[in-house]
Amino acid sequence: MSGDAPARPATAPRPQPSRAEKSAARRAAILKAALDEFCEKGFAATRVEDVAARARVAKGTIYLNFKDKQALFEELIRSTLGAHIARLEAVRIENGQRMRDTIEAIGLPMIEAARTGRLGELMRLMIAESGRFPHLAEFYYHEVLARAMSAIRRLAREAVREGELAGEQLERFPQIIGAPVVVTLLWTTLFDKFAPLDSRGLLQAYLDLVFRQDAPKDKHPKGTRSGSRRIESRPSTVRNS
Amino acid sequence: MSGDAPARPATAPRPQPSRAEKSAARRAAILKAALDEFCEKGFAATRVEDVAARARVAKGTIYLNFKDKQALFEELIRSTLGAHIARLEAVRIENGQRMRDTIEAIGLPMIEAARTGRLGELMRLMIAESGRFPHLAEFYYHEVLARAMSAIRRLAREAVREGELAGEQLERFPQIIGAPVVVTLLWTTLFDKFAPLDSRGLLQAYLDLVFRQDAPKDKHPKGTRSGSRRIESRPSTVRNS
DNA sequence: AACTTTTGACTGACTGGTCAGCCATTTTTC
DNA sequence: GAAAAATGGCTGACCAGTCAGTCAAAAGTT
Repeated sequence: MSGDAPARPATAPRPQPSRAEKSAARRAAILKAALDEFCEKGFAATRVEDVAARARVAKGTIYLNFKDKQALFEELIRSTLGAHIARLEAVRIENGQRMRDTIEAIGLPMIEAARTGRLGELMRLMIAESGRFPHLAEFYYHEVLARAMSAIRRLAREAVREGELAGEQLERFPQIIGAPVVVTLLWTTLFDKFAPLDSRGLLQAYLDLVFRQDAPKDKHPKGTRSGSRRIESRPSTVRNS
Repeated sequence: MSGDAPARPATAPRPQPSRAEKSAARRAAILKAALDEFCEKGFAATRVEDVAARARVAKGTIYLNFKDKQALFEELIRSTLGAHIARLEAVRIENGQRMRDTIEAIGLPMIEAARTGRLGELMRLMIAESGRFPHLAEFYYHEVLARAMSAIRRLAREAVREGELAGEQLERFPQIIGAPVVVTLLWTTLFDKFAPLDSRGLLQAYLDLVFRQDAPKDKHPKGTRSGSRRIESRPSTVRNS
């Protein structure tokens, strides 16, 4: 990381990829190929040879980068999840923003990622294989779920204080917030072919239901500075299909 | 099935199981063993020999009853789901009962079945393998989900009319009702070991949230005969843990 | 700079083991 | 004792992981 390659022409972007560069690129290619293959066939039914072929690499090369098939799989999950965790943590939870909007800002991209990317299938993979890799489930719980749960708890507590929420249900069971996203992700990957689902419609409907603006009960109407944008009253009515 | 065994002593309950009886018993034993094995290891990693051993049967016997491993698997899913469908359809949907109670009557046993039985794992199996057996997903959709969805739709329409529900969200997206159960089932099988979840508490909290008895709006107070038991006001408040 | 030596990433044929499905033989049933 | 059912050893395919050999890039030499 000191001075790059010794004498790079600087005009041509990548004239001679150094050995290290090529190696890193290969490793990435292998992980990408592994993601595709494992998603398609699951752990047991995936052949290391096929991963190699898809990565345009010889089988042996995989064993230079990963101890064995299982290590490849776990590394794959870890790195892919890592990317998603990073994305999630980049979502700024603005103080004073309505909880509903925050949830939407997190949920909609995930729903989208299930259609365009591999998020849904990754989730399916986790569910499918966590029986055989229990510490992956534990890793997932600690790195993702536990954090998400406590973040939701915090949001819910705030929302109750601000009058956006009525009961303490979400604080006690933050899982409830994740439920529609999980179900949508699963539906998309499993049944969408023959029973398409309007995912974002579902999420909207769900949030309309949970964040019903009932008697706003306006506990402390002291011009809460945090409630600056309490306006933005989206219609929130449901047009029937 | 005509006249039982020719001369049964009538005192001993099962002195000579007929050939057909024994055969059926074996088939059942194989399916039971297959359920256990497939749930534990998934389709690809399960060995037919192990299923045979667990069923106290020789490997060849399995091939007398099922064309091959895949047929065994599909038959297993079909028959096990069949049992669950039967259980579900036995739930009488009483006219005039509150939707909340109906949902509870269906959801609680399912949650229980995830802990005591193999419902959660069966679901995991479906999710895991439906990639490789797409027509199983389709079967599941048509035999279970489509029916459930339309039943929920019907309930929701009724509930809106009776004033139990405010919006039409559940009618448009019946999946929303299934979401907490699905998530609970998954959580139970994946994370319960190191992050136990109060499943029924979650379901209660969820229903409290969705069926909030807001302004009862009492559209037609014409002494609705269907609302006979509109009393039964459970506290529905949440004691904080 | 040209030429030589060293390094280690990469390859793919090979091995040892596993397992689905078959079928010749044995056991059970009637 | 004939027919049906059950058995379990066998086979051929398949595949994870290995390793001796190759070669391009890096380091060293003149």
